[in-house]
Amino acid sequence: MPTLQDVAREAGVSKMTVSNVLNGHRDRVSPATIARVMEVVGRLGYVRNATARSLSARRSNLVALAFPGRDTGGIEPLMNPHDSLFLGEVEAHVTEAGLYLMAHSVNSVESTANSLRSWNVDGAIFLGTRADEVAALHRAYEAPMVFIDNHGTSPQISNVGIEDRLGGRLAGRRLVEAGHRRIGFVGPAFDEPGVVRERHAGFAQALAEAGLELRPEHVVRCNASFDAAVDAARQVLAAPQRPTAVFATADIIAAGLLKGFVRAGCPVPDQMSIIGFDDLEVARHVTPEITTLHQDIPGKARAAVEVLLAQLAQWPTVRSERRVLGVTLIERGSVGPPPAIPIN
Amino acid sequence: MPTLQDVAREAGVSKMTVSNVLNGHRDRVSPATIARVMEVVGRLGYVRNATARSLSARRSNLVALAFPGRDTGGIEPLMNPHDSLFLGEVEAHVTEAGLYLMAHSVNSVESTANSLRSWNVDGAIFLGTRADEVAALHRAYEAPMVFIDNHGTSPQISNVGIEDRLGGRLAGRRLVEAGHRRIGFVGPAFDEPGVVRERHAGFAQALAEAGLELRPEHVVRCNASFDAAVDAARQVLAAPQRPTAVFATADIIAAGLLKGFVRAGCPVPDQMSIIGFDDLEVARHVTPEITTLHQDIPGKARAAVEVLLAQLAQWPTVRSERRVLGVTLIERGSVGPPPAIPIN
DNA sequence: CGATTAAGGTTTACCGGTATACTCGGGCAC
DNA sequence: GTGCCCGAGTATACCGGTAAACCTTAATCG
Repeated sequence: MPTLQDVAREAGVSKMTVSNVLNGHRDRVSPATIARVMEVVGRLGYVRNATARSLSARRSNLVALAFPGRDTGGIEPLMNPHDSLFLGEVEAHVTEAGLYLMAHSVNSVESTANSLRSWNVDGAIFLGTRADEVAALHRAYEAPMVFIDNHGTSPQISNVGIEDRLGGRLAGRRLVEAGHRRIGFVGPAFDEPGVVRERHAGFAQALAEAGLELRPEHVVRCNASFDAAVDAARQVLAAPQRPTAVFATADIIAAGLLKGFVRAGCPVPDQMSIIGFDDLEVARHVTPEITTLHQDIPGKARAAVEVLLAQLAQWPTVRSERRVLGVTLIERGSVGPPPAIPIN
Repeated sequence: MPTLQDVAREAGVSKMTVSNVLNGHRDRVSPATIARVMEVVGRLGYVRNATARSLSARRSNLVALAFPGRDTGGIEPLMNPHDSLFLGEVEAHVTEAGLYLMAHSVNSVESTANSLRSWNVDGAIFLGTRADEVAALHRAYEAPMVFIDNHGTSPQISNVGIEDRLGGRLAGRRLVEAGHRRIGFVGPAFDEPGVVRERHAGFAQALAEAGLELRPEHVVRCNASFDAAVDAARQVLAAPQRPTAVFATADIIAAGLLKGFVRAGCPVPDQMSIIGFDDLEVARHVTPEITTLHQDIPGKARAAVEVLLAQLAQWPTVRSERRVLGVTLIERGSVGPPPAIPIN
């Protein structure tokens, strides 16, 4: 592998001149020299050594994308379409900006911070971080960081997310407008701040605005997994004065519920309406297709990288930014009017 | 950030001694010194600088996972569940081995090789690489490489894949045994060597073994996309002497076909049987659930990392390894007997 | 017309580690 | 007693870059 030195020798200049040419410090080198150096670079197939650059320049051009690891979530990392799509988009934009992407699962704040430090990572994007970890991570390593979909974290911490609360509200309103009076909620726990809490809050608000109450027995807890949702469907159906419609906090849950309901002899949308969230592919795979709240995941990825790049440019002036992307209701086939004769 | 030097000073030893302790060269340091150094390391919160290590030791501890980029495939990178699940698994195993993972889309052999070189990457795993690129990449950068799901590449190139041909054969046989005589094939182009070609070959073989022929008009070309498959269903139904069953080379295609068939008033499995491949989640989302060939993606990821680590350990002795994982037929609900009265 | 400045480079000193060679004070065989 | 080896460290020379200061030469300016 040729080094800077080799190029310099071959071009009859000093290392620094080659370095300047390669770094685009054109004002320090004459056009003729630039041309000569570039010719040699091309001829020798010289490639800059990123690790040496990183060491010397105190800038690594590395960006980390961190996602929940096995130890934290329990589910396989990245298995969900949201995170993987997001990762792919981030990679594209990061590469476009001439940076490199390190993929890193977060199993503990400690180990993650050490990795970032070790590689002298320039910045990081965090997916699915718990509220308490956000602050700890932000404290543990001094570099631009952008968190995704966190709610209720310090305004000094950059965040990119969506209108979760509004989404929940639109979902609730849609079901109310379809004529439903007994409406259930299916989703993971929301005792901590987060997207689920927001979606739930918006949803409950919509019901309240319509003079309806969200009864505790109509709130079914269910992780974002298809199988769990299939099971949860039974619970929904078993509730006293069972709901005629449910809002699921994720499409994968909605899809599982759909299967569960149909399997239990409760057709959708005739006997039961479902509204999902995210607008992932699964929403269109099933029949009927699921009415859901669309969120722009590629847009979120783009925004995240934009915010990160902006912070990188200003660093170390920490000007945090919070971006919130809109959501839109996508009408499909899983919402109908309540059944004429309510069951049980 | 404390450096080696800081630790050395604080512990009253030389840099080298600290380095030796940290690298586990216990035979060169007395136990007492080891203890003292470790204490200081802990107290100062010292973290080794990976870039400096990489530069000096000529070993980066970096592994790249490369996947097709936008420019090559057209589809969003990593959007498919297979690749993202694979990536997540690889990350876990790589981390476990004390290495770091760089995620990299491949848009050109050139640029990819330059990235690998630039970071002095120790090894790489390649997903979805075209046959011609495999050789070029292997040539362009000297380091252990493992390719995933490539067929017909040089035996000197390590590869981890599955029994695609057998899978195709099992699929064909299953449909034959169900009594079908007119069986179609739906999948992407297979003029180049690759998984699709293998699956097709196995499938065609199964039909031949049953004395059946795979008629050209029963072969429908369709990319691995749900929407494309919904469309493809029409083509299948429009074929003269239309098939009573189809083999789709991917579950996502099978799911799309299912929707297309049902939408066209051709119920599955009553009027049409479908068999898929991969056993992704989507196969269980839809109704009826899709009978498919299961492949062990986490296992493939584990194998890939194992092979890579083995090569890393032997390097630069290039002993290539090819691993082929089994496939199993998963019976679900999308295959039935042919309709009593064949249509058209 | 001497002093300043600008253009175009070069020199030097690191960045934070690691490999290699070398030192040094015993213990041991002969 | 002496040559030799061994355990436990240290000194030195890089790895491949970059920042910052410095050095020429020629043009600019008061």
